[in-house]
Amino acid sequence: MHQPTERVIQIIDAVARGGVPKTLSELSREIGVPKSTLSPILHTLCSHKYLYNNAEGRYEVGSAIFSLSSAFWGNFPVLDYVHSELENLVDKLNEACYFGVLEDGYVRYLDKVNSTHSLRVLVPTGRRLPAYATAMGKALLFGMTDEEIRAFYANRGLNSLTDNTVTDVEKLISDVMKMKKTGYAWEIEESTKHIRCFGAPVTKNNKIVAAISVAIPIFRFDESMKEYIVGSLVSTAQNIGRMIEKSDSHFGDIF
Amino acid sequence: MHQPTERVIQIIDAVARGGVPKTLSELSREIGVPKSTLSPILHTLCSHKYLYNNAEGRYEVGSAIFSLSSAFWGNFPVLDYVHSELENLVDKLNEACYFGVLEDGYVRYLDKVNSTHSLRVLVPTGRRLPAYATAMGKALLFGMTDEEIRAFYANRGLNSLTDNTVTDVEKLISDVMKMKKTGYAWEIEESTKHIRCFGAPVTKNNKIVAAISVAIPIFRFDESMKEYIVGSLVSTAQNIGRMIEKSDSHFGDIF
DNA sequence: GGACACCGTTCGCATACACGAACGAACGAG
DNA sequence: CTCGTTCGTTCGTGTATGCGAACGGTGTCC
Repeated sequence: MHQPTERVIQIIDAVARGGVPKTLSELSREIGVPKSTLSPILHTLCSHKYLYNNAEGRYEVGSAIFSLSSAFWGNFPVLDYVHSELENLVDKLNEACYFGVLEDGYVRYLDKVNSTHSLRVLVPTGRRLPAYATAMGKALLFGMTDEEIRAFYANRGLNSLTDNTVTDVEKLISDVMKMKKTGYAWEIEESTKHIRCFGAPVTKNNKIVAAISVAIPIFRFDESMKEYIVGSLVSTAQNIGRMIEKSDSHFGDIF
Repeated sequence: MHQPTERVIQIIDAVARGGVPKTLSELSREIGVPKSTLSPILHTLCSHKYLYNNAEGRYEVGSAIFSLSSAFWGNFPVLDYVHSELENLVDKLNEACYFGVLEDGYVRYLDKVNSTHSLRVLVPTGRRLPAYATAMGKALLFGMTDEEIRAFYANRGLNSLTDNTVTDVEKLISDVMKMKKTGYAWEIEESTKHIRCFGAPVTKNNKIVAAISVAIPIFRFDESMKEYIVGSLVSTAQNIGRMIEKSDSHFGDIF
C-alpha cells in the first residue's frame, strides 16, 4: 500500500522478533532493502527511541516500544480485570495460570500469574507456542471447524516439541472435538516435558476470543484434583468472558 | 531526519497516547499533516494491525503493538526476574508494589503486582505520573544533583495532584536530599488521596536506573510497620539491582 | 427539504525520497 | 605490510510520494 510505512513496519518487526540484534547490513539483506535506504530510517527510529543502536552497532528494540506497550495496557482496563481474575485462580490452584489469544495458529501468551511454589513453570509472557501442542491452544481451536483446522495445518505440518506432541492433523482434530464436548482442553507433556496443562476458552457473545490455562508439574498432579482444577478454570474463563462482554469497550482487533 | 518515518512515529504516538480514539481528520489537525498524506499511511498501519479502525471509523492501537510489547518482554528475561521479586515483596507486605523508570521527569510504571486485599490501590501499568509527587519518583531523583532538579523543573513548574503535593522546587529538593540520606523515599497523600507510599532506588553499578515502590492505604498503615516495610523494600531493590548488574545483558536505552 | 459543515477519497503536479554505485574506514588473513 | 572483505556513508539521478484543491457522501440544523 504505502512503501515507506511498510518499510518501517518491516524493520521494527525484524528487530523485535529476531533474537540476536542485527547490523544495518544484515537487516538490509534480511528484508531486501538497500542499505542507503535503510540507514536514514534506522537513524530516525533510533532518535525517537523506537530502536536502540548498541555498543556493537547492532539494533535492538528501544524504550519507546516499551512505553507504547505500557500505554496499550493503560488503554484497556479490562486487561487489569483479567489479571486479577488470574490472581484469584492462582490463589485457588497455586499453579501458574496463563491468558492468551490465537495468532496465526500460534498461542500468544499475553499475561500470566506465577504460583508460590519454588519450582515454577515458566512460559515467559509474550512467548508464542504452537496451538496444537498446548492446552490453551486446543481450547482456542474449539472455535474452528474441523475443516478449518485441517485447511490451516495442511501446508504447515505439526512439528514435535516433545515425544508426546500430536503430529497428525486428524488425531489433533478428533482430540479437539472430543475435548470441545467436555468444555475444556488438556495436554500431557505435549509442549513441555514433565508438565501437564488444562485450558478453557473465553467467549464473548458465544465467540471464542481468548483462553486461559493452568500448568502443573506431573509430580504435583493427582487425578483427584482434576475436578476441582477444571471447575475453577472454567468458572474463571466464564467470569472473564462476561467481563469482556460487559465492558464491551473496544478491544481493537484482539477480541 | 527522515520525514516518512517521523510521520509514522508521530501517528502511532498520537494514537497510543490519546485517550479517546481519533478520526483521520482529527489526527490530521493534531499533528499538522494533510489528510491525503495521512490516509494511505493509516491504511497501511491498519493492514499490519499496528492500528485498528473501529466501528466508528476512529483509530486505536492494534494487536501488533501488543505483540511487539510482548516480544519485548521476551527479549529481556531480566524483566521476569523483576516481576518475581515484586511478587516476593507482595508476599511479605501484601500491598501493591510497583517497578518503574524515569522518563522526562515522569515516572513510567513498567510493572506491578497487586495485593490480595479486596481494596486495592491501582496505578495501571504503563501510566505516567509526575516524579515529584510520588515516592518512586523521588527515589529516582536521588540520582540527580539539586542543580539538575532545579534546572529541570525551572520552566515546567509543579502542579498539584492533591492538597499535599509539594509544589515548591526548593522544598522538593530539600525533601529529596533528606530522603536520600535515609536510603529510601516516601510520600503521604501527595499523588493520591488516602494513599501513602515508600520507594527505593534500584542501582546498576552505583547508578540509579529504576526504582520500586509500595502503596498503602493510610487506614491500613501503622508507624510500627514502617521499619519492616522499608527494610523489605530496600532489600528487594538491592536484589533487583544486583540481578541487573549480573545479567548485564543489553538493556537497550532503558537501563 | 434545502443549505451547510464535516467526513474520507481522488487526482494532477512539484518535490523529496529511493536506489545503485562509488567512497573511505576498519578489520583479518596471508 | 598488503590485499580482500565488510562495514556504514555519500552522491546524483529517476521516480514514487507528498501536497492542495476539488469531489461525492453523510448527518444536522433551521
